[in-house]
Amino acid sequence: MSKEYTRLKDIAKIADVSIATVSLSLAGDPRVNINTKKNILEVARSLKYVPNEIGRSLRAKKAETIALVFPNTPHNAFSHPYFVHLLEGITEVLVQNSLQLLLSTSPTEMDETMAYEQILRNRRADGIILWPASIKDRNILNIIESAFPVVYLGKWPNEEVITVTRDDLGGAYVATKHLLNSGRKRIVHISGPLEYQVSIDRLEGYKRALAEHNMLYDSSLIIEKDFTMEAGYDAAIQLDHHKVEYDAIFAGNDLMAIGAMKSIQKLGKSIPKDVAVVGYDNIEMANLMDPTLTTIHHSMRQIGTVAAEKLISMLNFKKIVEKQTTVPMRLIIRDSCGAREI
Amino acid sequence: MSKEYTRLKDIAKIADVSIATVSLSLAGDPRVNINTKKNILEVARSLKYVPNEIGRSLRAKKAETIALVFPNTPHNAFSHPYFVHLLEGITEVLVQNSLQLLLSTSPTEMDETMAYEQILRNRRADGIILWPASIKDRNILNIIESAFPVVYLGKWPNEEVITVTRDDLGGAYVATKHLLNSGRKRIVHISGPLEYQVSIDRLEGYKRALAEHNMLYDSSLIIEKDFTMEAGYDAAIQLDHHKVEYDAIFAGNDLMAIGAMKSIQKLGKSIPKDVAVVGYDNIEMANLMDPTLTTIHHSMRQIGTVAAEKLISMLNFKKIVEKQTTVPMRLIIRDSCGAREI
DNA sequence: TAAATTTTTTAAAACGTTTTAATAAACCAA
DNA sequence: TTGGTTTATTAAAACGTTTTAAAAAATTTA
Repeated sequence: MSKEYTRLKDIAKIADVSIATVSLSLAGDPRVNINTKKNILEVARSLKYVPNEIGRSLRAKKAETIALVFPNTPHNAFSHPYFVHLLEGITEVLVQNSLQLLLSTSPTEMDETMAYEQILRNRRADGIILWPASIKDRNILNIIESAFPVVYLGKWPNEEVITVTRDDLGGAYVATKHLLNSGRKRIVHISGPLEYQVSIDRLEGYKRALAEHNMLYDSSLIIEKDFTMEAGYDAAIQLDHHKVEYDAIFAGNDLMAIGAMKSIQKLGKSIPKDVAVVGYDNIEMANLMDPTLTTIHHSMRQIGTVAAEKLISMLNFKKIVEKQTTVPMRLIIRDSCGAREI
Repeated sequence: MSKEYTRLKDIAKIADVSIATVSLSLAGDPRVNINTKKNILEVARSLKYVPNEIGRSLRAKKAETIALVFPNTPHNAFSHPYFVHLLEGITEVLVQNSLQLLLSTSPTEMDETMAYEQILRNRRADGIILWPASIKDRNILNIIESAFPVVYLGKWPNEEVITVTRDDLGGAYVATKHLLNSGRKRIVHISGPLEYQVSIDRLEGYKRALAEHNMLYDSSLIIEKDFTMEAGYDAAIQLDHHKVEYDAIFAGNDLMAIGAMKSIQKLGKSIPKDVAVVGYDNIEMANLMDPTLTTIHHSMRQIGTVAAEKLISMLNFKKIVEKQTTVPMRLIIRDSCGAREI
């Protein structure tokens, strides 16, 4: 297990030359004589030399590594359905730039702010992409707004902070507008918990679309639920119970949309004829429902690539043209909204 | 951006003491005088000292980091539905042991073997967990069977190699046996491509269960498909076409099972009455089908924890009691197999 | 008080690089 | 030959730690 690795020193000895010459040769420095260089490269190859990155990092004061940091809370990054796509996006860019990715969860017992700071200051990573615990947590403030290279995934009020985020408001707007454009008049919105920014934004998008169509906002059409399928199921039952008249549902996420579809169908109504449904997130299941679910798609992968690119720019002291980016969403029209029949 | 961090040196200067004393104090060494120590810790705290891990690593010849390595092929780890659970398992153990996780994809242009070796030898990680490209790829051999600390996720013929793997054979055996025990006589197996070890193992498990029940293996009941839902759909149509008599299906994965269920239902047969169905993988959708799908569940999370634990043992030069571990699977009985009605 | 012992502190080396400034070697012109 | 250039090589410092062995200071013993 305790293997010895070949160092510059070993090459130097065999090639009968100084360490400096070896280092310069390997770096392709034009100063060293062509023959010496050739010989050194030969020796290096024969000894299977691989540079020790730790030594390099120490000297260069750079780790050539960035970290994706997220809190170790019960509902952390791992439970997000598209976490892996985010990872994929980040990785793609990092590979292109020969950077490594450190995946850092903060140990629970430590307060988050500290954890973030530690990672950055212990110099294992040159910058971090921060996946926030929840929007409520604003303790991270001092680190976020410090001079550390940080890209924050989400919205942040201070305009100086570099962020990448979904366009929740825009997505909800487009979804609602689509329903209105297909002639729906009374659109129910099943919202997620309104303590989350995501829910607030989606509700706001819904409102804007209504306003643009000169429709009154009717609070009896808003049901606040908790993002689960069961909740969606209950929501539709509840509507039936209260004899609410409606011809469409825009749900705060696909799971709730699917739940609602199930109970609507059970109640004997037809989708999309009686009720058009639009979800949000474009989870895999959306395309496997009957009817297939119209929904809003966000590319987490793109959030990942954009975030990584921004961070790399920061590390290279490049000017960041767009400090706060919201990646575009896309309306995916399937059968549940009835628009295909037109 | 170019922030200065406080070093031992800075603390030493302020506390008017040598670097060595600071280092010893911070390490809690009993040699240093209690008052000196107290003062030093105070200064360290006031300067918000965080040790530079790169410096530490260099000195200690350890990175306190392990890497999860996978090839940058089109069908890599990211596309595996349970990759994130694996990650979660690994992370859990690493956090407990204060180790960091490096996520390393090999740049495509480089041959994989080289990539693995690089990661290990550049000393960024002390050991690696290897997620193989495909079972066919045996080029990794020299690295796997070297003295490097490597845990391989999958089966490996050489018994000296440390591996963690699913019990595909056992899972298929249990699934098939379950169908047999509920009285099914002619069980179709929709297999994945038989070039993959996973498919071979699952088919083998199926055969064993049959053999144990003294049933003849009938190759007309085996359909080789490609793991997609469409393939499952086609498989059932094909069976109908060829007028194959059968009363159950054991599919090589849930997607194919779901596809088959859809076409079976379309053909007017009832599940589980006419045909019992068992899938494999326990994807989320399995529990959302109508009827819900009986399937085999493997805990990727557990594979992750076990792999991480093994690797940590290796790093600590501990004896590994069980070199090759297959984590247990679990039959999840739902409605599609009809066993609940008994 | 001197010597012996114990406690406390520190200088210096080591880990593997890169880079700067100095030196050495080779070449050229007079 | 001498001096001046150019080209090639290298010693040494630096990055931030930890650890060992030695030195210094404090305490005890004789």
